[in-house]
Amino acid sequence: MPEPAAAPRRPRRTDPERRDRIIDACLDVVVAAGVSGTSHRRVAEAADVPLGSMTYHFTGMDELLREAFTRYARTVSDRFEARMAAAPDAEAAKRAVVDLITSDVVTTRRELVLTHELYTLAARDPAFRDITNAWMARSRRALERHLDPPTARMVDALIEGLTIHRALDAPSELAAHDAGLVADAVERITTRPR
Amino acid sequence: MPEPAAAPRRPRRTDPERRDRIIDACLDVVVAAGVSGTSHRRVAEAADVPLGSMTYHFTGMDELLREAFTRYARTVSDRFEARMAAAPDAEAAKRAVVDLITSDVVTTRRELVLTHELYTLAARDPAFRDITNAWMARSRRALERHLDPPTARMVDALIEGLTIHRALDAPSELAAHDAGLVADAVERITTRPR
Amino acid sequence: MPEPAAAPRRPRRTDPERRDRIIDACLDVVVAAGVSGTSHRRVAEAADVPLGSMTYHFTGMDELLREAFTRYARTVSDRFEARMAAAPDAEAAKRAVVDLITSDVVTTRRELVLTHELYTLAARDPAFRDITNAWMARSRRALERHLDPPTARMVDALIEGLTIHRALDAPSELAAHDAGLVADAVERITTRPR
Amino acid sequence: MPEPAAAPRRPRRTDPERRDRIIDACLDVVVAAGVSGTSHRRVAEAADVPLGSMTYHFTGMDELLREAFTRYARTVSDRFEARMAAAPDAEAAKRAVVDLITSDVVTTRRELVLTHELYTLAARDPAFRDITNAWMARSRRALERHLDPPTARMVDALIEGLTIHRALDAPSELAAHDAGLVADAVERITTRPR
DNA sequence: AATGAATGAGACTTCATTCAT
DNA sequence: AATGAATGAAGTCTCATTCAT
Repeated sequence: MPEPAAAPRRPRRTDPERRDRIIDACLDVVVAAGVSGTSHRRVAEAADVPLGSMTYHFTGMDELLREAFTRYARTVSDRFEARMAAAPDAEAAKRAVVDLITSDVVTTRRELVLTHELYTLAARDPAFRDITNAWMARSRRALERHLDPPTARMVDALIEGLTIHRALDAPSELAAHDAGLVADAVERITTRPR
Repeated sequence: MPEPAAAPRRPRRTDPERRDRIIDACLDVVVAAGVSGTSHRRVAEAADVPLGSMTYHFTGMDELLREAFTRYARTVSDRFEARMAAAPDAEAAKRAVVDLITSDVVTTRRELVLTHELYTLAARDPAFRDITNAWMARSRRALERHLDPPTARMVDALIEGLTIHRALDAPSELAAHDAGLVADAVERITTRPR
Repeated sequence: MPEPAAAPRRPRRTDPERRDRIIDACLDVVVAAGVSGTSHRRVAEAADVPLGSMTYHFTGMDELLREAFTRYARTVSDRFEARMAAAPDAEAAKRAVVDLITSDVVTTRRELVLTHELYTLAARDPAFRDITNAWMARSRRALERHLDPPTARMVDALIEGLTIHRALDAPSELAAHDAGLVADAVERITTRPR
Repeated sequence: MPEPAAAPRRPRRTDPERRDRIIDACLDVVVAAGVSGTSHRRVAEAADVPLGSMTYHFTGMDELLREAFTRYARTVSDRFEARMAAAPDAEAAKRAVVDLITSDVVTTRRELVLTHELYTLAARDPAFRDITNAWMARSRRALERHLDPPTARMVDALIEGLTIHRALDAPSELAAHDAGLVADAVERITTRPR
């Protein structure tokens, strides 16, 4: 007489993409619950991986978060770089910047949350500041395809500020949400006063 | 018959400032350990208050954090408003803005950490977004003493972006850290192109 | 319709002897499983106390073990002191010593195990060495009721050695297990050679 | 087509002394962390051996510990035997015993810890008691080169007791630490009263 | 009104062991 | 013959919250 439907015993030995899967799951959990609510347990569950796998693949939450945010920063950075590379000249680049801010690509809840979680970690921990450093450096380099270095820096900062205020300020008739205002701001910051 | 030399029993009954003390202690703990590391226990210890007091005075961590960040935002906002009020004209206001960004007042580790912790909460939770909304509205109103509304918005965003990049970008020879660059950026953003 | 036999909800609030109970249970667990096998879980179960109680009452396993062995050492020490106090003169004291070693009081599995676990901890950790120091000091003082100090020390050491060999050496016809041999040894160690 | 500059892959195949190395590493770990803190992982690391080797070479921790302590007991036993064999007569043997106790050879932290860890295991587990049995038997046999069997037993026990008290008692002016006291004790225990 | 005691849930980690290679 | 990958069990500890006082 066979045992009554023995538990389906997950086989799943040697799963080479497991590490990757965990990192992705980690970002999902951070979006859903915040770094503060991100635990080995929750990530393991999201990645459909046994709890013990967590500390087998990563030294601890810190390493996991570091890898996760490194991947996130690279993804966003890649997209920005591609966008700038696609612009034929400075005017096109400026239009792309305006578009980036006003289209809701950057303002996805996901991006919003992940970016700020990363900044919060970076504000406290130099290891995460390395990530933001690299990210910002790439942004500037991308802008420098079309703009002189000081202007590139200014534009980069303006993007940052407008994006944040677009997300964390209340909407109003004359808002950072207004495409016209964003375009004007970009125009001004890229114009050297006589 | 007297009690046998009873230990001097902490009196501290009826301590009207206890709630306040807890709120301040909460901010200290957030700076030291992050929202993620902020627990009733730690705050109670920092405020030198019994653990039971926590849930007596506050519904839970959420309420406590909300009050703490409300207080924090108001403090920073007050300072900014005073600064703007003190400026006699637009030129002075612009100089004050530059000074604010380049002097390290806003870039204290404490302010840096608290601001980003707040933004992170706001990115996820509308209750905290109310706090950032109010903060940003006050900033704009303060700037509107000297600048037209759209320009005020732009300047406000620029301050945000420059401050963040000043803190989270790597320092370099041509940096957001450079006072000249900051002054130029403010000059540009406040200048309407012909 | 009443809920079906709701779980019997242990009430047991405010249990003043709980700490004591835990300490006793800890000794039981050490006897059964060794310090190495002594965990919060097992002690909690043995004391019929929720797991969370463990770290509420004790900083950690170390504090618990320290208190447990302090209690154990005191218990054994009390018994020895009483024994010595009961002896009217040196001859009686010597007989009592022989009796102590050869009767199996000290050689209970429980005492054997606890004593060596304590010695092992003391060999590594000064905090536990304080416990053995105090224990041995009391033993000597008790022996000094009837013997001069150097002799007291010698007897104390002899008791130690005979007890251990009685327990950890193989039994044989001419053993430390032999009451005659023990008596002779005590006689010799207390006799100053001409 | 050659592999692209493959990293120099540790060779270390067929390593005949690996078992030995593990056993030695095990003793080191026990000294450093106690039996309680000795894990496959830690021993593997100390021996610079892959974790999988542990359970390949040994059934489990128990077997490993048994082999490790067997080796340890033999080492100490060898030394004692050599010492006794070197003594030309009973008087020399007695001097050697005194020297052994008072010189700090036996009281090394390493020996102290290992001996007590072994005794603790032996107090609970017959398999380890076999090791202490053999050890003590060899000690007695070595002493019987110069002393009659009962005296040999007594001296053996005295060595044990004095060594322990030397290590675990607090030092004082009239201590087991005193060479004179040790010499007197040995003299007494080897002297048959009239 | 206020708090010390208590607790169940869940955090991170370490572990011995299994197994595919 | 040997080992890296994997995992479930169990370890210690922290936590928010409840409750009797």
